[in-house]
Amino acid sequence: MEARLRRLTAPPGVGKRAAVKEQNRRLILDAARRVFAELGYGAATVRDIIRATPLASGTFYNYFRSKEQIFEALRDETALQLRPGLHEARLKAESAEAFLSATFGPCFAHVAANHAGALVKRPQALHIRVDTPEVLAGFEELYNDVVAAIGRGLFPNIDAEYLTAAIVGIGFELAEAMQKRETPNPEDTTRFATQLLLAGIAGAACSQEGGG
Amino acid sequence: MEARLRRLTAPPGVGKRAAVKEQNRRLILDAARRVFAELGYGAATVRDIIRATPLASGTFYNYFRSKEQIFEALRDETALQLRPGLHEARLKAESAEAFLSATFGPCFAHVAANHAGALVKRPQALHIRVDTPEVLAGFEELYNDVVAAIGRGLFPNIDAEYLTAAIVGIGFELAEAMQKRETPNPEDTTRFATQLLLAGIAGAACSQEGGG
Amino acid sequence: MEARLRRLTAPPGVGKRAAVKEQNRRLILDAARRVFAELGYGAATVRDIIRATPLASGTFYNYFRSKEQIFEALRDETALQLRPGLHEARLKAESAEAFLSATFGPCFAHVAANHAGALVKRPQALHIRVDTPEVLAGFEELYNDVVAAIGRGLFPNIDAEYLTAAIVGIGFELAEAMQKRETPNPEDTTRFATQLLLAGIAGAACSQEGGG
Amino acid sequence: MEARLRRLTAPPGVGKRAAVKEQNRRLILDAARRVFAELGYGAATVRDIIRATPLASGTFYNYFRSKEQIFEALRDETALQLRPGLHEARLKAESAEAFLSATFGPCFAHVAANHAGALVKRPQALHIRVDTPEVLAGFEELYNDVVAAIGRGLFPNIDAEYLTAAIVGIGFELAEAMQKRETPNPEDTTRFATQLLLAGIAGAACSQEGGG
DNA sequence: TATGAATGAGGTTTCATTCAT
DNA sequence: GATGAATGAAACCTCATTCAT
Repeated sequence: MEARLRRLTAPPGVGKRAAVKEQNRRLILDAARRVFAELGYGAATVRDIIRATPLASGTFYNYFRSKEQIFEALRDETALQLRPGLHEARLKAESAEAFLSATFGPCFAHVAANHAGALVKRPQALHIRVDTPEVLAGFEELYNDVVAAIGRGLFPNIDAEYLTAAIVGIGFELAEAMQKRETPNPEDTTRFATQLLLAGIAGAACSQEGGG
Repeated sequence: MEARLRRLTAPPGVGKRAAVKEQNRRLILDAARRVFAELGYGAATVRDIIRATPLASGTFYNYFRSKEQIFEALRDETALQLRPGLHEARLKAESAEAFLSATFGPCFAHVAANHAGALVKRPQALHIRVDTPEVLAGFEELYNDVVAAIGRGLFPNIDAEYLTAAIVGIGFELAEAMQKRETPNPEDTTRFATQLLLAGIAGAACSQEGGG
Repeated sequence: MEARLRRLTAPPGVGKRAAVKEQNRRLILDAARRVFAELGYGAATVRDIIRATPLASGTFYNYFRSKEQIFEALRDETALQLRPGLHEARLKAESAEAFLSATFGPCFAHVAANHAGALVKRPQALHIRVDTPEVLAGFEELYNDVVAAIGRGLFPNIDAEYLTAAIVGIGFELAEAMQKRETPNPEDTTRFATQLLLAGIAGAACSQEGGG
Repeated sequence: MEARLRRLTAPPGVGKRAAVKEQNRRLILDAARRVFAELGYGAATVRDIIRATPLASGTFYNYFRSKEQIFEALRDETALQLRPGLHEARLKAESAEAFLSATFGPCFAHVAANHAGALVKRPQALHIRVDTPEVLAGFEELYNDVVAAIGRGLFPNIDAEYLTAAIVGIGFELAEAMQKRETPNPEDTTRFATQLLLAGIAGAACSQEGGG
């Protein structure tokens, strides 16, 4: 009786029901992250995602409207985790080096933490590249921050679109290269990427010598 | 009599039949290239490819066994076009700059020539990234050439895997950024990428000022 | 509370869902039996089977993996219905006549009951013969029982393989002939087959005179 | 010049052209017989048949209109080989035994001669039974001959349809059983079938003892 | 007439999504 | 809300047949 009353009066988001709901949402999101990472968005199926949870197929649709929507939810979630920090750190950056390492550092750390052991298993080729939600998050924001940094004199008057593209490309590809190593080291990878963009090959080489 | 015999035993690759066959193979390959570029490998279907040709559905299977196989055919074809030249030019390179621009130049030129107007049209996100066959071709070879270049003293003692990843990442992402521009300019893009890797942000900025 | 738990954890095979499932399985199996009987195994398609039910195409694959597998399911099902009885009756048989009529009787009765109105409709020829699951079931067992019957002195020292073949051949062909009649009469057919094998043409003729 | 004249004036069915045509027809028919025997009518494809010849796919249709039609052609061809002899011998038969052995003998001999080594290779089951053209040939005629034989007093007043069915069933099944033996012996098989139908099990047993 | 590529209907199967329980 | 079977559109692929050479 008390239980029924509580159920009827408790605010949403509180109580056992809500806890189970949140837990299921988590189960599905985590499964989706793993599946997308392994198969890529195109090849992944909703069935693959459900099979990676203890839930039933229909349950998926109580939480997400479609494969596309869960992909967006993952992206948004990652964005929520990473973007505020990234943006803030880049705003505060007082040097190009700070800007870059504030960008690469959290991203590589996140990849290392969330994709441990997610060995890419795709039929067609070793290096097929599919954007994970992680990378998509904050792509636009990065561009705006780059523009702002140029305005603040952090960067010289460089092509912002191209620099953004270069940062994204290096970030994505180094993340993958890092993951292939036995003991992925986000700090080293961050240092490499930062120095490479900062001072070119010579600088990166120096950094490696100093850092390793 | 000789004529009749020749008609009956004409070697493959000669005659109108062979020409039509070669043309159809081209139609399908080109359609596949467009479709993969637009939808990504995972989302693309064989039907999409056929529908992008004037041919009938069954005809696809006279030429290729599956989506995977046509993907490999595309990759091999691109490899045949690009790789020998890339490899040779990198071997001949007497400076890091030469090495890099010999790598980026032909790739950007090829993308610009073959993907004109291939507007990315993907449902889930703007920037979903799928390796096109172009990028896959010669990825390994690039790594080997980088190692050799380090041996020859062209590059300092840098992490070859990471440098390769950076080159690939920048190449891929800049190619996409270039394609989004109204008048893609492979030369400018090559200069940007080369200078960026060569001398870091400062160098790239200078190059841009000089080039633009 | 108990009721709710039961609903959530109801054992399979109980409840409306399970009943519908069983009913659909029946629908598909019965349709398959009709289709195989009409078209033969080779010409029958999974689509033919689905079209002979009110169900949707995909539903077939919730129950059976392929045409081959549903064929085996049918065969097994028939085997379960017929074989135990056939085997037991043949074991108990104290005369060749009892052995034979215990073999033909249930088979003809089963065919008459299950294939009523299954008009053979095959494109290539009237009499194309395809083993229905019914006939396959217990073919081996019949051979073993024949060997045992010879051992028990029920039959003279006859070629068991050939006798088995003759029993099967007569059974199969008479079943078809019986079905073509307006009012299939399994008892008469059983008597005919039994007498024919027992005493040859003369005996069969007598039996017919007595029976008709 | 002479050749051209001959070609223009030679009656059809004479000359090199006609010879090649006849040879191709033979190639296709023989291939079809093998393929139907191995895969059954339903599973066999025209492609299977062509692949079993050195000819091209289109050529098939210069000789036969369809899979169905070549099946009929095979049946008719067999009929032409077997039926006249069968019919005549049955007409001349002055005893039931003569009638039966004139029926079984040529059939078993034909099967043994034409299906040597055609090991049945069908996916679904060992004993799937598909009418080969051989068996279809003369099915109707047999019935008529049985009716006539009853009229002539060769057989007692037996159910002609059922007796025909029994003869066909035994013939078909024994042919298959015979083929499974290491050294198929049409004579022995004929004797078995004849005696079985003539005098029942006891008679067949005696015959075997005497014959083996 | 022989060839063999093109055709497209139709087969098998998967899968996102719905819906009765 | 959870379940999991049903749905049917649409994917992949085969194959009998046609037709230009």
